[in-house]
Amino acid sequence: MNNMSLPPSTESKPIREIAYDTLKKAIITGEIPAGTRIVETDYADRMHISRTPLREALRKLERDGLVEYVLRRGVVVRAFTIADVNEIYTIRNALEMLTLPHIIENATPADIAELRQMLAELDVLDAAGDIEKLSPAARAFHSRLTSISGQRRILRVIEGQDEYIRRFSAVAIAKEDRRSAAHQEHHLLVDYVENKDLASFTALMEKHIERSKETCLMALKESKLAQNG
Amino acid sequence: MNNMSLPPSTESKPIREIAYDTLKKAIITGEIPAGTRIVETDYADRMHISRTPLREALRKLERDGLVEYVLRRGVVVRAFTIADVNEIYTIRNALEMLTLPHIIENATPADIAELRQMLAELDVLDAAGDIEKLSPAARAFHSRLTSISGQRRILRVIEGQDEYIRRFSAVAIAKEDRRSAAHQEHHLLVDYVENKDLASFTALMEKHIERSKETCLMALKESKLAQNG
DNA sequence: TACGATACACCTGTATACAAAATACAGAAT
DNA sequence: ATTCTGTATTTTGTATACAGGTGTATCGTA
Repeated sequence: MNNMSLPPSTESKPIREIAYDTLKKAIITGEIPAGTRIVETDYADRMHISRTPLREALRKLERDGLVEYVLRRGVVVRAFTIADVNEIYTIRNALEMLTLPHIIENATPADIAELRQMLAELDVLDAAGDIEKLSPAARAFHSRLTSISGQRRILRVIEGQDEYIRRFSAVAIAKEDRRSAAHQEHHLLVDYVENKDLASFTALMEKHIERSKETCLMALKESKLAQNG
Repeated sequence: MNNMSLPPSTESKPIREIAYDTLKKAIITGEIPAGTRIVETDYADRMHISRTPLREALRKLERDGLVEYVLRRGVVVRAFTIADVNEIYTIRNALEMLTLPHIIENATPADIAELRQMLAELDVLDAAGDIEKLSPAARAFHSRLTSISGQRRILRVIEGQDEYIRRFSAVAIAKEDRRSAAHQEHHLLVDYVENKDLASFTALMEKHIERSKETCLMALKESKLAQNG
């Protein structure tokens, strides 16, 4: 964490956005552990930026709930429990279920084609065991699927909650023995959408989310064990 | 909107927080209409603060989805549709339902007593027809009720979504013919919690939310009419 | 009159400067 | 030894300065 250099200046994004993304990633991956106090001058120096954009990034993180602000003491990275994971998945499941009928209803052949295209890419990554790329690709697939529902706010809430557990689900995907089996289910999900089989779609999605939760919880517990030594 | 002075310096909050609260309220009430471009120097001058805390407030509003950021053009107040209201209430209903069993399960006599205390205050406001205070008080009651569930993230999502429609629900409460009847239902809700009657509690809550949605939609449509002339 | 180039004003993005609060620490008094 | 206190240092909170980009008005030319 000593040298936290920013990605090469994209020049299209404001520095505050890059700082936001960088810090968010570092917090989510655990690179900056919970409880760490983020001293502004310190991190601004590390990133070779001034305090102004850094502070703006911190305000967004604060709004995300990733850091906590204490009056006149700055921000501290927030911790996070098993109950959090349970609640996040409760939210996720409830909202995801709401979108399913809309997905079935709205899905066009073009949507199906695009999903199958994404699945093909997932197939390759899965076969190659490319964990690095697999995790975000799987997330993109789910995101695309849900977006078909047209329920943008719901999608936003789901993704917002998802961010908190990303680091655990990433680990989970990497470890999961049944990863390829789970991946087969992705194909099935698209089939159900294409056939407008809501009942099967719903049942499978619920199972899918439930398993995701279990692996996530396992990853969290392991990380706790690792912390406590 | 010419003179947007800040509330007398509470001195405990940073200026950015006060600016955030002030702007949020102004947007939610419609005082700053959708589509308005917020020019930083302009608003900083009006509020008699510098751009730095104002910008930090804007970053939070951006994260809330109340304003939209355009590269090199600053932020614009976001508009908002009937579909938004529908989706917000869909989210709200789904999540609220999740909390109900937990509320029944967790509610202590102290919780019940506190709710009844809040109801007593609502009674007074309702009888006096004090719309100004009634709206936030009713919100506080619902918030307190939901918080008993201990599902803090869910509560946070619900309240987050709720903010978007606050201005309409405030109008709705003011107009609602059946306001006192609706208020009677608040008493009933607490009764059901006390008696641990989940079925009745659930049924009434769902009806309650549904009606809230209808009045909110009506308020939105009226405001659209007002806009279009 | 229509079109295009140039100049200018405005505004955002970022850095830096300054003020005030909190903390750490050293030394004195008990 | 301990506690209190005054001071130095660190760090946040806010203001201001400056650079660069965008849009617009103006003017010249066809």
